[in-house]
Order: sequence, then structure tokens, then C-alpha cells
Amino acid sequence: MIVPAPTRRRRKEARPSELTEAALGLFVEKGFAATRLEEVALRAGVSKGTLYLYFDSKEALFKAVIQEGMVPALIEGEGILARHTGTSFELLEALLRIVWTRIGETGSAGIPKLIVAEARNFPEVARFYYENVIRRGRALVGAALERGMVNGEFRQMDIETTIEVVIAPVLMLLIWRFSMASCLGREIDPREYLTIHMDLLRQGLLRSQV
Amino acid sequence: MIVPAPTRRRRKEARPSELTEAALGLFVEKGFAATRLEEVALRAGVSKGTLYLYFDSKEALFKAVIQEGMVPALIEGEGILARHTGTSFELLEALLRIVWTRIGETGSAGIPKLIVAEARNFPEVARFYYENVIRRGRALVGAALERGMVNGEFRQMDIETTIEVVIAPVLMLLIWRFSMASCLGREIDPREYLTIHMDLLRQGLLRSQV
Amino acid sequence: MIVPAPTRRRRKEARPSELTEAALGLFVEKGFAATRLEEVALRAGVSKGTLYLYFDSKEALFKAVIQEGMVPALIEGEGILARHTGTSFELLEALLRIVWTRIGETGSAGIPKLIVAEARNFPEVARFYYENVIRRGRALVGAALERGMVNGEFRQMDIETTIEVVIAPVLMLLIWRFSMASCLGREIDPREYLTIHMDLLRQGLLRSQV
Amino acid sequence: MIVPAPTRRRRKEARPSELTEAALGLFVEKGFAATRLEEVALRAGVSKGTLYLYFDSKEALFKAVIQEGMVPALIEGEGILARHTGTSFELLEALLRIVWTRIGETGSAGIPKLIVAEARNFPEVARFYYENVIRRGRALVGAALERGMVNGEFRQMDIETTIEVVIAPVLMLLIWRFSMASCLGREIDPREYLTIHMDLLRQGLLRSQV
DNA sequence: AATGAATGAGGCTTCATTCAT
DNA sequence: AATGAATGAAGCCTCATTCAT
Repeated sequence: MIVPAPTRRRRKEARPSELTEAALGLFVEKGFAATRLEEVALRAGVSKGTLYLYFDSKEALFKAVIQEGMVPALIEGEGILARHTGTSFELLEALLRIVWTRIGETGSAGIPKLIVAEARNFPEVARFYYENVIRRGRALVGAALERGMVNGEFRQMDIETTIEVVIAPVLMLLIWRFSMASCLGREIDPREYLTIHMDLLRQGLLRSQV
Repeated sequence: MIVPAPTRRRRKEARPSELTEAALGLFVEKGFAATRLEEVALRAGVSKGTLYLYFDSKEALFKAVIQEGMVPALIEGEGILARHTGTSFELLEALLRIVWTRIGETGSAGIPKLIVAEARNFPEVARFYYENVIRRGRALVGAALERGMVNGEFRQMDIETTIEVVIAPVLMLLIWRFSMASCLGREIDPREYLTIHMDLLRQGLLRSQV
Repeated sequence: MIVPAPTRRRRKEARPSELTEAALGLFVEKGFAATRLEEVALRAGVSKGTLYLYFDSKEALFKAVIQEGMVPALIEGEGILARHTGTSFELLEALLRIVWTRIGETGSAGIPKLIVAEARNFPEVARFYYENVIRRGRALVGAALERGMVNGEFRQMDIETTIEVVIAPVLMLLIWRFSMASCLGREIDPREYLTIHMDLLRQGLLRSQV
Repeated sequence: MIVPAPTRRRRKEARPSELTEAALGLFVEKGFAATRLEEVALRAGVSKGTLYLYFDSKEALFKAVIQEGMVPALIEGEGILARHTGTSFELLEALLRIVWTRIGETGSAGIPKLIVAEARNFPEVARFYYENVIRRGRALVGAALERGMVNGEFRQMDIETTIEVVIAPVLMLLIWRFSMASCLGREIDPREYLTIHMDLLRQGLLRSQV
């Protein structure tokens, strides 16, 4: 009946994402196993015990981190697909670029590397990721490819496999940044990298002119 | 007093690579941190203490694993480059396919995933890997691209960045196999995948026909 | 500003015994150490913090639980002794049966098991229990035995030790119910058990007929 | 093939019972939950980790403690039953006294109290104890009672319930010693206590002379 | 060279207790 | 008076590493 004081209430509601944010950063930096919950707590500015008010275990925290970080970008991608009116290649380009602006340039950028590193140890998380991120992401790219093949813009290719090949460089860019690059200081310029990728694709997907 | 039987002697010399092989398998399967040295010993058929006769620490074992697994393939690639006489695209194709036959289809296939997962925790290993694997691998692909641009087979592009984009799908294929795929049962057919990648590249790299 | 509703007021006065009652149940079920105060609060329908308005610590709660549960039965027993007019054996029987009706069939039935389990960890509680429960209980049984020996109804025996032997089966009955029985489903029928105990005692205490 | 040096080998074989012995003492003194494994290790003269070479968990250690402590006495009791030639009451007396000499006067004396305190938290241990200790113990006493009723030495009573009543004082004596007594300094003299118990039983079980 | 028993530091998790609201 | 979010000490358990044999 009594509404808790605003500050306290805002705290309570904000906590989970404060915690997942801190956890995401550390999981990506050091790996899941090498991250101590005490560090997560410290970075979030709470005590160790507080974590357990919001997450049942370290693994539950892991799952929440994944859940929070990736789904929003997919929802946005699905909106782009629904509203798109230009060429299929422009659609493809818009979809890949949204990955960059909504994931690559945010705190979620490290999630693909994290998933790659830990999938085998947490099959349940892997399955969740597959169903809610990978499957939806591939559906988006697949829709763009199919649209282009149907209207004669792209040549005929096996769609399922092409999806993988088209997405791979974007994923590798993210993964590289959070693995080797970060400890060698050899960053890749994403703008240039993505431009080249789109250039190759633009010409590579085209219905053969010859 | 007792002269070691020949089997035993042969055993002794083979030990280090028996150990790194067992370790590689487990590191890839479960991650470095989650692999217990006791398991490594068990899989190699020795006792836990024996590991320390050959490697000073778990990290030293890690380094040895990386060292042994990747260099041979690069040496072979460098031979191919030196001897090549056909088109530049055929050279590129030969180089990427050698990655598959000498790494992707051997016990070393899991190393890229392992490196991605652990680079940040072992900067020294990362640096070694960069100098001895990545730099040499990129040099090979870079040579093929430059050759093609010089002789008018490929259009002009930024070589350094194109190297990344060209290699990325091959790496992702390896990484996928040892992360998500292995716990979802959704394997990608490498032959088809690489064919599509090369198809896209063949047309994408071409000097514009228009 | 707001006058507490009557229900609330009544509530407040009843709180301490609502809390000890909930605590007793859980202490008996799971042991003192394994009972979380949060559970006690939950069962009593209050919050964790509220417990600390009434009891300084978990140990203080424990003491209160013991204090509340046993003393009333002893007072009743002392009344029976004072008013008794029949044979000494009838007195003994009445005393042992009162244990059953006032303790064994009430929420306090689990206290002896609880005391047995925790006495060593809480010497202060043990001492309180000894002074206020055991000593008074033994005095009652001792009075009945002495009365019987004086008037020739019972044979001469060492009273102090006989007290223990006479009481032991009643205690064991209670203890059994709240330890092994409750997790094996092998309840003892108290009526029959006590009847046999009294039968054995009736003949066992008798002045030898031989 | 190579036999370990004697000292090391003897150590390895003796360890489990050194550990259960230390654990028994502490479990009885402080209760299972309140005993830290570090204390157990300390008392046994080993390190914390060594415990886990022999027992999978604290609960497994608990089970082993029970297993080791009680079964030998029952085996001895079964031998006595098989060889007995005197009166049934003498048999009963021999059985109850063996409990005292083989349990009450040994390190196992605290087990009944321990079981009473923890049965509910460890149903599996409770079941083991029931099947391997209680059931066998009752069978022994039941055999003595039946023998006596058949040959006219004892009067007819419900055997199952009588078993409980006959055993109860012996159990209470053990339980008392390891709960209240040890923190009040009010020991009961076992010799006198058991004598009185047997005196009461001798006359109480007799076929009525009247 | 090889073993495997032993160690002990360190992590995850629990929960009695506190305190701002 | 009541709440429940927050704390942090403490315990169970793991596992890299050591060393006597």
C-alpha cells in the first residue's frame, strides 16, 4: 500500500541491469570462469551478497547478461525488414549496419566472443542464444537474400549457407575486437572493414553480368 | 639397474606431444579454465605429477599446445605461394583450402576458438600466436591479393582490410564448429560453405565488368 | 496520526508467541542451525526485520521458544501432585499421562528432541531447561516414587536413578516421533506404548510378592 | 607393480577411519551443521583438501561415520543370540549390556544422539540407520522377548511395542550423556541406571505370580 | 622417470544481522 | 511498528601444485 521512497524504488528496479552490465564487462574481459563474483559486485558498487538477491547463481547471471544484451537489436532489425522499400542489397546493408550500431558500438559488443568461449560449458545458455539470437538473426538476413533472388537482383545461391558466409565477417569483427585485438592493440577500423565487406558482397551477389 | 624396454624409451620421447594433444582436446572442449589437469593426465594415460615433469605450469602447457598445432600448416602455405603458377584467384583458393585440410580436418581445428576465448587472459600466448600464426597467415593472403591487383585480375582495394574480410568466414567456420555447433548439433557443411565463400569472392574481387 | 485498527493492536500483542510458535515448528523440523530466520518470518507472516523487534538474536529466539513451550505442563503436574488422593502408582500414571496430553499432543512435543540436539551448543539454554523443566519434572516423579516406597506400595529402590528409568521411555517416545519416525513413516502408537510402559512399571515397581 | 613403501601404504589405509573418528567426535560435540570440515581435518591431523580424497562431501562423511560406528556391535549381538543357552531374561540382559560395552563405552556412544538430531535433515542416512541398526537391534530384543513368552518365562505382551519400551531407557542414557549431561556436569552412573532398568524389567516382564 | 597422496589458497554460496525508508 | 534491501563473515568444495616414495 505504501509506495517506497523513490530513491529506494528506483534502485531496486535499476539493480538487475546495473549488475548484468558490470558482469558483461568482466565476463568479456576475463572469461566467465575467470571472473569472480566479488569483482562483479565491486564494479556494480554493491556487496557480494547482493548479487544473490537478483540472480540465483553465477550461471543465472550469465544467462541474464545474454538475454539483456542481444534481443533489442534483433527487434530493431525486424522492424527494418518490415518497413523496407528499397533494393534488397540496401536492405542487407541496413541489417548488417544495424548490428554494428546496436551491438558493435554498445556494451553488448563482447557477447558473441563470450558465447563462443562458453557455449560448450553452458548448453542451456547456448540453446537460448541459438533460439533467440541466431535463429532470428539468420531469418532476417535470409529474408533479404530471398527477396533479392526472387526479384532478380541477386543470383541464385543456397540461401542457408549464404546466410552464414554473409554474417561471418561481421561476427569475426566483433570477436576479434574482444579477443586478440584488445591485448595486441591492433584494432581493425570497423567502418573500412564493413565497407569492404559490403563492396565484395555487392558485386559478389549480383546476377552475373557475363 | 634395469634397462628401459624400447617401448618405454619410445614412450618417453613421445610424451610431450601426447600430453599437448590430450590438453588441446580438453581445452577446446571445456575451455582452459574449466579443464582440470587431472583430466589431461587421465586422457594422456599418465599421472597428474607427470605433467609437471614436462611443463612448468598449466599456462606453459597452454603455450605448448598452441605452438605445436598451427605452425606446420603455415609452412605448407608458404610453400604453395612460392610454387604457384596459375591465376591469383586460384592461389587464394588454394591457400584457403589448405587451412581446411591442414587445420580444419585435424586435431588443431579447435585452436582458433581456444585462442579467441583465452587471448585476454594470456597476453603472452596471444602475442606468440599473433607473431607466428596470424601475421604469417595474413602475409600469405596479402601476397595473393596484391598479385591479383598488380596483374589486373582483381580490382583495387585496401589490401590490409580485404585480408581480414577474406579470412573471416574461414575462421568463423572453425570457431562455430567448436562452440555453438558442438552443443546444438547444427553442423555446417564445410565443403558447401567454402564453395559459396569462394563463389562470392571470385565475383566480388573481380575488376568490375561494367 | 492513524489510529491502529483493533485487529492490528491485537496482532501486536500476539506477535511474540506467533513468532516462537513458528520458530519452534521449524527448529524441530530442521534443527536450529538449519533453520533460516527468513523461513521463521515467512511462516509467521512477517518480514525478516520484524523478528529483530522482538528478539535480539537467533539464540534469544531459541531461548524464548523453550521457555514458552514447557513450563505450563509442569505447573499442571504440580497441581495434580498436590491434589492427588489415590494410590502412588495412580499418581505416577497421572503424571506421565499429563506429559502426553500437555506436551506430546501439542506443539511443544518437539522440544525434547530440540534440546537434545542443541544442548551442547547453547549451554545457557540447557541450564535454563535443566532448572525449569528437568528438575521440576523429576521432583514430581520422585515425589510419587517416594510416596509409594514410604507407604509400602513400591519396593525400595534408589529414587534418583529410578526417576530416570521411569521417565526415559516417555522422552524417547517424543524424541523418536520428531527424529527418525518423521522421515521413515514408522510412527509408534503412543497409547499402546504408554500402556505397555505402565504395565511393566506397575508390576516392576511392586513390592516383591515372593 | 611396485609396492608402495609400507609407511605410506599404512597411512592410506588407515586414513578413512582416522577421519571418521575425528568427525564422529566433532559431530557429536557440536552437531553436524555446526562442525566445520576444517576442524575435522585439524583433529585428524590432515588438511582440508585431504578429506575430499576419501569422502565426496560432508554428507558422505556423515554416512561413513554412522556406518563404521554401529554395525560391529550388532554383529556381536547376533552372535550372542545364536550362542545363548540360559534363561530368556539373561539373554535380554546380555544384549542390553553389550550395547553398553560395545557402544556406550566406546567412541560410538554419541551416535544415537547424532542420529536423533540430524535424521530429518538426512533422510538417506536415517534410512540407512533404520535398516542397518534399528531393525537389526529390534530383531535381537524381539527374539529374546518371544523366546521368553513361548517358554512361559515372560507374560504375553505385544512384542513390537515392548521392544521399544525395553530399549528406550538404554538409548536415553546414551542420548542424555551427549546432550544435557555433558554441559551440566550431571552424569548418570550407567551401572546403577542399567541395574535399575533390569530390575524393573525382571519383575515387570515376569509371568504374573498372583 | 613416474606416481598419487597431500596441501591450501581461492571461489561460490548462504544467511544472521543491520538500517534507511 | 514494520519492511526488505543490503551487507559481509564464514563454510563447503575445487584444483593447481608439491614432494615423499
